[in-house]
Amino acid sequence: MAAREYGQYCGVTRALELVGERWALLIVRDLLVGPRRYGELAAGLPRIPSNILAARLKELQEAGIIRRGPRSRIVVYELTDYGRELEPVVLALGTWGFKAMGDPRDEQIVTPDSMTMALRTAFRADVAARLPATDYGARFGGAELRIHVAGGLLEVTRDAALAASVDLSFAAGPGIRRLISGELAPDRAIDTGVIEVLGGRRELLDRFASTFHLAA
Amino acid sequence: MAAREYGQYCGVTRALELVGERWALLIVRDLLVGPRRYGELAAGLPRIPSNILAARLKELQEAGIIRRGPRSRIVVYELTDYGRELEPVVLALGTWGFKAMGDPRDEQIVTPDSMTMALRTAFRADVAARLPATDYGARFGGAELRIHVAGGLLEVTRDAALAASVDLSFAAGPGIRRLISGELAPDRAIDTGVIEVLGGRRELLDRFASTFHLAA
DNA sequence: CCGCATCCCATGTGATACTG
DNA sequence: CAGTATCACATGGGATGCGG
Repeated sequence: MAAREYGQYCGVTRALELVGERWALLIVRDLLVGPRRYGELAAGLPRIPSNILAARLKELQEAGIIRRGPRSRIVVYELTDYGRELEPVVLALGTWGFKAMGDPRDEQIVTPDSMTMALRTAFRADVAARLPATDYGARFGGAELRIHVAGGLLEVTRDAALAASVDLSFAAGPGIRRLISGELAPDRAIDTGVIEVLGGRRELLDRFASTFHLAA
Repeated sequence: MAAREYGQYCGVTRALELVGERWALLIVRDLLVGPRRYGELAAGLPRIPSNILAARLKELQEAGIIRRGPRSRIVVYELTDYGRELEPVVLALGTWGFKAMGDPRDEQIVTPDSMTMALRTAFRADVAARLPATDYGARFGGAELRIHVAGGLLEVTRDAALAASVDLSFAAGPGIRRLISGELAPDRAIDTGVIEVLGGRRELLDRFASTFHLAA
């Protein structure tokens, strides 16, 4: 344990000692979306061995980053206030990593929680504040999300968004990354089949693209 | 190699695949200060095994994060543009880790590069912009730095700052963290010996404390 | 010397199986 | 469902070697 320290008195090293282990920040990423049960975390991180998940949860608890939720009966893990302060770290990593993502490979999956955090990363509150409130229903790979944007605030939920109940409903293929990066115009995304509009007003994809943007 | 991937199509996982290995972000941290030779990196990371340093340098090169510097004759490693974009990640980690630093233990060292990045993390450009240009000479553990603040810009160099050539010269003990966090007032820091003024106008420590601040 | 490469061993990780 | 247990293996750590 003490052998895993870096031997420096420095904020960066301290941070890496606490959340630098493999998988740790991905657990934090998913918990930033909301409290999760052990099995939900395992489902969101399909490649994590169960012993590693258990070990990380114990370490993160001891570090004061997560806690076992208050609702007894069922065990729920949630971030502490200190853990929630890791959000800027996760967003910065997401912003940087976005540029190196390339196109998805077959074995790569998209989980609802990772997609939710990606949307938070790309969200431009200043732009959204100047636009009318909008509800999107979006399907990315296996993740189906309802995206509620209103008054510069973003809310993403896992409700299956019925096409009828939102302003725009669409399914996105692998090319969505280029829509977010601005390399692909919304019209062309629809024309080329990168985005399949399932319902609602298709011209709202423009609004979506200006609300969610990340440099490539 | 491919086994070290997370199997998700997500910016955070991609980032962690590239810089999530042990020591990688600490190499980046030091290179954010400036180009460094192999031996300089090793000196700034005393606990890193040489084989690991060599391996990381190779991986970071292949990922397009660092390159071997242009000056032939001597080998110098430096960040690429993409590598330099990791600065927000390092600063966010430093900000978060600062709160968990506690007091330094005997085996923990302070290196010039880690201290330089810590100063960048704590630097408040907006505050500095409203203050007169100031030069500080500071010694922290083994790191002796010259800190030049002017017009909202910060420049830290490793020149041994002769007491005479700066506005304030001081040596800081372990308690400096509490000065930066605001827990300890500048006057009291001097009175209690946490800060030893070596030369210049001691009242400038006030200015230093308002220029460099991080929440605890 | 500096910039690594090699060796060896302790530890962490990953896949699978198993239990309360 | 929420974890442990086990074991093979990969990686990290420390010392040492070595060529340019």
